[in-house]
Amino acid sequence: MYICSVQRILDHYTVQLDKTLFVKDPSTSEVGKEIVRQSVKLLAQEGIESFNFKKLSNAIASTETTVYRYFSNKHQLVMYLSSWYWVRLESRILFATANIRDPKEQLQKAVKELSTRIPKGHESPQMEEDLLQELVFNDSWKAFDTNLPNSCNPKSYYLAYEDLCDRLAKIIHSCDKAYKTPKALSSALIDTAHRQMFFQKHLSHISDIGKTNKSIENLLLSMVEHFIK
Amino acid sequence: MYICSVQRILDHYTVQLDKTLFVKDPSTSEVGKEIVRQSVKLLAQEGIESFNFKKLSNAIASTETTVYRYFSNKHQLVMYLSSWYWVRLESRILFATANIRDPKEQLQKAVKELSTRIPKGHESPQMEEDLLQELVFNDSWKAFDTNLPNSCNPKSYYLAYEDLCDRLAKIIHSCDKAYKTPKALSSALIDTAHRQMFFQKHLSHISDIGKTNKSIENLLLSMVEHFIK
DNA sequence: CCTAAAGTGATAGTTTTACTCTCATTAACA
DNA sequence: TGTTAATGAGAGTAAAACTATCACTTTAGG
Repeated sequence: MYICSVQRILDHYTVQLDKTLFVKDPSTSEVGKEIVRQSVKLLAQEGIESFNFKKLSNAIASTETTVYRYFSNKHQLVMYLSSWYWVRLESRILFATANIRDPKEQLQKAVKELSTRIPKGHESPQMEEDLLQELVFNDSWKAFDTNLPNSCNPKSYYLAYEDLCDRLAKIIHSCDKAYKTPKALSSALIDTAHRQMFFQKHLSHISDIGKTNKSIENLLLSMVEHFIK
Repeated sequence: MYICSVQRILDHYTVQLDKTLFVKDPSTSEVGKEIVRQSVKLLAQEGIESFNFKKLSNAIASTETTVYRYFSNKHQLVMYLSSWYWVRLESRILFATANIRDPKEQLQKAVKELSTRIPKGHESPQMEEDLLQELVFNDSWKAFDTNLPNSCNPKSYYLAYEDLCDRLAKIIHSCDKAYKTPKALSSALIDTAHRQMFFQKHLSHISDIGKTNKSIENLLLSMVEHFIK
């Protein structure tokens, strides 16, 4: 599988995220890594609402105190995890479009990546990525509190997401240099892909998309039809 | 203003929502109406995270007990309010497309409605609708808990949203009978519109959309270009 | 006009979550 | 060997979420 070979290469790197996304970088210790790994599992299982640091500290056979040393609250933890996901997704797109000259083909490849559901049980050394993806579908938007003071809830929370948008936007721009809002269209593509995956799982009756990734891919393609034909 | 004349007509009707969206229908009593009115205000001001029933009961000069008689928790309340919003939006689209034969023109009108920001201070007898819209942008997705048992968090929570999608989907279908997933595209349009409004307000640097509604409208139009040209 | 029923308000109390503080223990390293 | 950093254990606080009880008021029906 294509996704696997990309994965194996990426596994050699540690994803480095903005300092505002944690108190103490979890990638620098064993407990930290265990916190990340287990929180993905728990969050994907029971959702952000019923998840708490008590359950998490049980899962890692440690205490709340320890968890609080890495993340100041569960919102920050979820923002950390989603950022991690956006970085990964960007990498996947980067690989998928590498060495391809035609921007139209690049866009098609990127769209394919966006609509790819990470296969069950797919693990990286850091965490179970399919569960992370699930978590992003369900809860990533819930963690962003617009009414916190800017110091606690900074723009950096969205840095990784923005990078991803930029990457896509560049491709769209090379397809059509006259198009005015490639970044906005990029986030529309990303959000649509993820939201349809959410619908597929939890509210299938709300959408006429089937169970396959292909139909999501087709939806995205119809949104960028103008650029690729 | 167009929106005003539609508004005045709609004001004569009470929006009737599904029974699962409340414990006791707030539209049947004065306190209930006050709960709705003040909760929109508070929620738009401080967001779902710092909002609670204690603050709300203060605002309506009553007690928590009373609030709990109408809504079992703040999630249910937010779902009620957002459903109210989706119903209103659907009505606006319905009016905007009434008596128009050409489906392409209908789609254009609908897209225009989707990208309309309700003007400041715009009030209906029930609540300040501009604040409600703000609340939907910021918090509506946070209230849906995927991990609650189906009995507490039923599909009916999404009924109004689904009706709206259906309405749009019908228009898209009449533009292109061969198009496979009009419902999915509809929700993509709705979500994109609202998300870009959110970005405009809270994370303007993340998008290349300007401050005007026109640019959101153009984004949506580019997403349905195939159908209207 | 009286009474029953329904709706509301005041008060108090429970449970859970989120988060903090302190201190003892261990590991690491110089 | 002594110092420092990281962790673990435990207790404790504050607020939020929710429940229960009872008394008061309004209103609809007879």
